[in-house]
Amino acid sequence: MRLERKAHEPVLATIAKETEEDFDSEDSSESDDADDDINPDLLEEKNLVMESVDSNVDTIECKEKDEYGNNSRKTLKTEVNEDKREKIPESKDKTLTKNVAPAKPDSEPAIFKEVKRDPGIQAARLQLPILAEEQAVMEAIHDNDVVILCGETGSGKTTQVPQFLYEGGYTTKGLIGVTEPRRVAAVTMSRRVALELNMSTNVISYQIRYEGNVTDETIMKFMTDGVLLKEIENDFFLSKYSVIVIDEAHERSVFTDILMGLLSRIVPMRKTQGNQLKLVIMSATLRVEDFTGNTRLFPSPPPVVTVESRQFPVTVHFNKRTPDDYLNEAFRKVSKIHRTLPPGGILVFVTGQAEVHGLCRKLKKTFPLISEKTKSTHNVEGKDGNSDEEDDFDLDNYPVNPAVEERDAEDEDLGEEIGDESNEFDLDDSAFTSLIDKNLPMFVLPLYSLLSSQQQAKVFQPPPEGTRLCVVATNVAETSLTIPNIKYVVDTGMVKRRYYDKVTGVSSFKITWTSRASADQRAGRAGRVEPGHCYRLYSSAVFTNDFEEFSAPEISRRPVDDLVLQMKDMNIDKVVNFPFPTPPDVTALQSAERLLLNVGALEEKKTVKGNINAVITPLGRAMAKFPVSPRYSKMLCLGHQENCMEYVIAIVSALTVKEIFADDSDREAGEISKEERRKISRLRRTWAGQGDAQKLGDAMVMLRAVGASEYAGCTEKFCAENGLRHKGMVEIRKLRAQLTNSVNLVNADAKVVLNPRMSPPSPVQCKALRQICLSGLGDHVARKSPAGNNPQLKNAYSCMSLDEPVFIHPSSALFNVLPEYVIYQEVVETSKLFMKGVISVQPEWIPVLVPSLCTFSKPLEDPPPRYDSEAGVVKCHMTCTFGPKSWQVPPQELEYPTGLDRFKWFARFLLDGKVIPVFSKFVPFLLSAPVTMIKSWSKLQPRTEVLLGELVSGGADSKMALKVAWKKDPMFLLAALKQWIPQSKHAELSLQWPPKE
DNA sequence: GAGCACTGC
Repeated sequence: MRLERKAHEPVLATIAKETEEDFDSEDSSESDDADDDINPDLLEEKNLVMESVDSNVDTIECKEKDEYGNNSRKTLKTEVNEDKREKIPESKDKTLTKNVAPAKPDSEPAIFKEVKRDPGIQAARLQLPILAEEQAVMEAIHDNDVVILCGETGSGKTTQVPQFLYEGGYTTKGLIGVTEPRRVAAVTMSRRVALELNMSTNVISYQIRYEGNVTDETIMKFMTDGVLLKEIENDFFLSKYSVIVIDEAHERSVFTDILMGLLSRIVPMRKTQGNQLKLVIMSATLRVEDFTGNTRLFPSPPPVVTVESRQFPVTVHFNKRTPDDYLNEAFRKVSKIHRTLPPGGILVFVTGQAEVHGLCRKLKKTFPLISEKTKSTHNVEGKDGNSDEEDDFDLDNYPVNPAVEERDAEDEDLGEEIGDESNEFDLDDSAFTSLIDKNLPMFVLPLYSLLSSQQQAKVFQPPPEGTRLCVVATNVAETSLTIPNIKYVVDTGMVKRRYYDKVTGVSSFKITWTSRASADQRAGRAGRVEPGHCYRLYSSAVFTNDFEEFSAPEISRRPVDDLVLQMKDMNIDKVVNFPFPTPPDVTALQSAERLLLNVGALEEKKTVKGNINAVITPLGRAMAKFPVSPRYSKMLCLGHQENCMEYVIAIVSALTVKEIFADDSDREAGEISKEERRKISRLRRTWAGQGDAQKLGDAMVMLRAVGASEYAGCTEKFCAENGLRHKGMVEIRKLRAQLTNSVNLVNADAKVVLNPRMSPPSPVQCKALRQICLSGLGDHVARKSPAGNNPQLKNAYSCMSLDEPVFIHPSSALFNVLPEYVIYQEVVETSKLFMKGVISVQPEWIPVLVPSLCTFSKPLEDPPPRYDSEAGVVKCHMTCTFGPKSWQVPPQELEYPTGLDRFKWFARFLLDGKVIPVFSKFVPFLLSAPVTMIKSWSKLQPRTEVLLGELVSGGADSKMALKVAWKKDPMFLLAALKQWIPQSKHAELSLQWPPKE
């Protein structure tokens, strides 16, 4: 274990300061002594962090222990709050600890939970480097509110630290909570720890989005980071927990980042409450400056404890020259490894599905799994689960061996690679033998996230006898999936990332160099079972000069509207001041606020100081309850119209789960997929239907896809036959269930049920659904541009926030329909700017459903304003322009704009007897014409002024507001109205006051 | 007339 001076020192000082009053001077100085004793040594060791444990460290640990031991005894006498210190085993020898503890009669007995572990498990645990550091880790946690624990993969920290905390008695004070960035990790870790502790999963449990096994007995809970974030929304202080462990903090998922920001505030608050919450941040890399060096996050930097990893050494080989074609280079490198190096799996990192399949195909052709001889005598199809790939080799025109073609190119590369040492693994050409390729079978497997579960599962099986496993993977293999028995990693150094334009919101995908940290992570995948080798297909100069050190955290690369809404719902008004580990871009925050204002989740209010602040509205509060993008939660909030809720839920689920169509993901790219693609394309058109259904466009396709697959029981077979991605449909199914639940929770009257036999929406419902979608996607409207003579602009649309023309994506159901006005889910830039997820809308809906983006004229005189007795409001016609480009949209009758004139018109209709029916009998006796109210000379008459003044003071400019005013004061308006009728009628009016209807 | 890495509520 190492404690870094910079990080550690101020913390001890802070503790001493905070408890100053309770300490006598001697105690304080001892605290300082401990500090001084530790740090000089540590300073020298700063550069040795990755080296193995040496004797120096043991000395340090002994000193620490003594000092902390002294401190703890003295603290006990003076501190009122119970100190957990005495519960921590003070020695690595557990037996000793247990015997020693009762010898302190004045202290609470040490809590040390004994665990009866399986001897096999215990033996395996003892191999883990972190086990040697148990005491150091626990002391650091004990002595500090927040501790950062650094350990590379293989240190065992995820499974062991929760067990240390259990043994140290933390479960007697509350739950131990552990967050993971992925669902599988939460589930498997909880099972593993339950097994190691020899305890039931009722006690060591997990909770992920759609499922969990938490019970009343649960003492330790593994969960995804988003689950804990949701819990904070309901219980800000996390009062159930005694300690929170954030695992994989270096991955910097948005939820992890926000959790850290929140916990940095919750931890000190809990301390003040006298109910201490501990925070342990676990990170695989030493990239912790964002946490330690961020004084807004942690005013006094938490100590960093580093543990060794048990990774096997991986020798890294750089290319001398960086090739232009990294795919071709990857093919050559894999070929060389396969031909010349000892057995062991190969893992290749490329950037996308197409690359995965392309490389897989080339490798399979070069190193066929079945030798020609075997093939001619046996029908081996299906023998090893690799059958579908063999189709390629049955073709008569068996391809020329690419490896042979490229020998010349290989020769140029002789000896170009530089290795750390000169040995066989350097792959120079002397090792390049003339073995015949078909005698070197290679078991080639693709791996990427969208691949079906069965296909993915193949990489975990041992390859067929006598073959070498070669997995061609995207970034999934970097963190999410760990492939066993990989000895060689081939790293192209490339990664495909999604980019969002912070201003326009347009997304695009770019292939770039990955980061040094990520390249190291890839290399590490070769050293999990034995020493391995990583072949980087780029030069060390490129690695050093062109790679960024770390990839930017997710929060700085994506829109943050959902996060801003969640935070506003937690009453964090000034999101800019939130202690983010890395703050999101200011423009991203502004865009988020603008969007939330547009959908009505926020409204601008003046603060006491006169600043304008965007505060959450009741609608925003309701929206925040839904675990989907704010655009979609707005749709859910309007979904009750025309009984559309079940459809809205299905559409929102499908919009949230991307890529519901399988495309050619399960097949090799090539001729077959073209046929397949046409079929899917036809199917989409069929699903889109005609008329009102077709106008619902891609939302209709989604609705049909969800409806049909649900009807068929969401089976794999149905999905495969209809070009649907099964994993995606299963996710939609779960999300529908969750959203149905949420809708019923937010609105008890909703009473939506999850209907497996959802019938298609009626024409009226289709129209309502388009309107509901418009209300959420009001800032994603596009209208057809006149093409003129420019063929480039054929079928082009103009969208409100972009200068360039956009086009309906060819995969859309509306691609050939080309409606005048559409809304879209997103714009993606590829060869053009394409709108995806397209729905047709009517321009006259815009002023009604997206008023926040409209600029209205003054109310028109013709047609004149009228009173809508059904709605109880004054309505008028206004011309309207929409969006920053001021598109003219048809004039609409809308509620009269708020302001004095609205009161005048309301008064006028009131006097007309239109608002209160009982008043109509007095209309013939009115002393002035009601129209006086809206005349410019109305001020000449005192009764107009009195009535207007009364209405304004009561805020009564609608029927609803009038009723509210009468609740407060039943005599409201009576005197003012009396002035409009003769004295003789006053008594009669009084008798009817306040009016019933 | 096209081609999207990855993940959490």
